[in-house]
Amino acid sequence: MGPSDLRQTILDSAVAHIAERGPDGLSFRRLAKAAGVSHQAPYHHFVDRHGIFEAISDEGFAMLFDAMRRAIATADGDPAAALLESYVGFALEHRGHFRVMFRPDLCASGGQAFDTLVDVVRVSLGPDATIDEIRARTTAMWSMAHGLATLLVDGPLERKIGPITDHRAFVRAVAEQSGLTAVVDRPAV
Amino acid sequence: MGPSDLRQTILDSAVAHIAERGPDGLSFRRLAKAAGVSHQAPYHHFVDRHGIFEAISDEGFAMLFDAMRRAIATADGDPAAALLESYVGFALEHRGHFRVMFRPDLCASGGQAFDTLVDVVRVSLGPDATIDEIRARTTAMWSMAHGLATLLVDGPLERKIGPITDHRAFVRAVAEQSGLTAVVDRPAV
DNA sequence: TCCAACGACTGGACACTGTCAACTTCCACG
DNA sequence: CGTGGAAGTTGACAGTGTCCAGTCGTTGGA
Repeated sequence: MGPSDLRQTILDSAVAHIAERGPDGLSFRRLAKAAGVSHQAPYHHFVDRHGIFEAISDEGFAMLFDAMRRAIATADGDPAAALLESYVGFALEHRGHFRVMFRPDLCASGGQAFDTLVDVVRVSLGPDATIDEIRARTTAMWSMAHGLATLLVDGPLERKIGPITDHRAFVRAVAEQSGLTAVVDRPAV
Repeated sequence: MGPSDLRQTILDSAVAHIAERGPDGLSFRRLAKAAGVSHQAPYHHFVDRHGIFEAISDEGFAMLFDAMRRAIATADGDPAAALLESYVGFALEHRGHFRVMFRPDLCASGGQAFDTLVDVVRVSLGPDATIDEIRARTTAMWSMAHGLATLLVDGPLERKIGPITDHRAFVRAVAEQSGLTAVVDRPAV
């Protein structure tokens, strides 16, 4: 067993619960009981009930950054599209983490992931872009990715437009409807 | 006093709490105490602790639909841009409602608001658009609006790109960077 | 070798929460 | 009248987060 086996056990158990039933019914005591330890044991690994959310968030942002980096590295065509796909893909594969990462009470950073996005935007807009343009386009891309991910993970989108069979193809179709991907191939007006 | 004064009092109080501190610390008993009634009184107006979220959600979707309808009616230029602005504006003005409306355990409809969006998309794409195109563009617009609203309401965006002074102008700048607004003015390729 | 410190964990206690149940009040309507 | 139901009351219960005082086993000096 590792040096802090219980910590990871409880963390995984919490993520699984959140992925299935959301963060609301999550009970510290029940996690402890499921792990076969006393109700106070988790407090030696997380300061708070709040603390477990921070831990999940940190783990999540590390995984997201990894997914984004891999997507760019293996992207054959447009890096912006690859970034969008990886963001939505991560959210769908790791709902438990994604649901926690952007909680307003957490103010987690995810700095590396954000910097990656800014870099891609900066390259795609070229050297003449103003700071405001970069800011606006970065926000547009993040918003699109985050909104699509949220609406898919939380369910309202499929409740409206019906079930989606091929998620990757769907994300690509949605991206195509916006002007956010493959900017470099387009003639400047 | 109205016929169900306590109901609205508790509802407003709950919305205010959620807008400030999020839905997590919301306590039925504390709401009752704040309203000056016994801890069981709210149960005569909401079946559950859950029920209050449904009530807030319904109220919120009615307000959102109203805001969208008004925005389209008074839009001088592009209805898609007006829709986006009204969506984000609603989220910022009514964080308490917005934070609740899309909870995965709620499956609230918001059917009228969605239909309004689809109508605007259908008109903007013209009569030759396929169903998949309409589906994709509707999703793109909803995602952009929802993502931007969520990132603004929950805070991570301003933590990254710095404080935003003029929200309306910012939303317009972001919309411009996406290809989602003012489609009708563009020449077909 | 001993012993002190320490991290992981246990169990008890407390205030607080959601919710079930039985009771009172009061007003509308036959 | 009276009777039924809606609104509100108090009491009780299990479950929860968290503070506090312990109990182990290990480990690092002396």
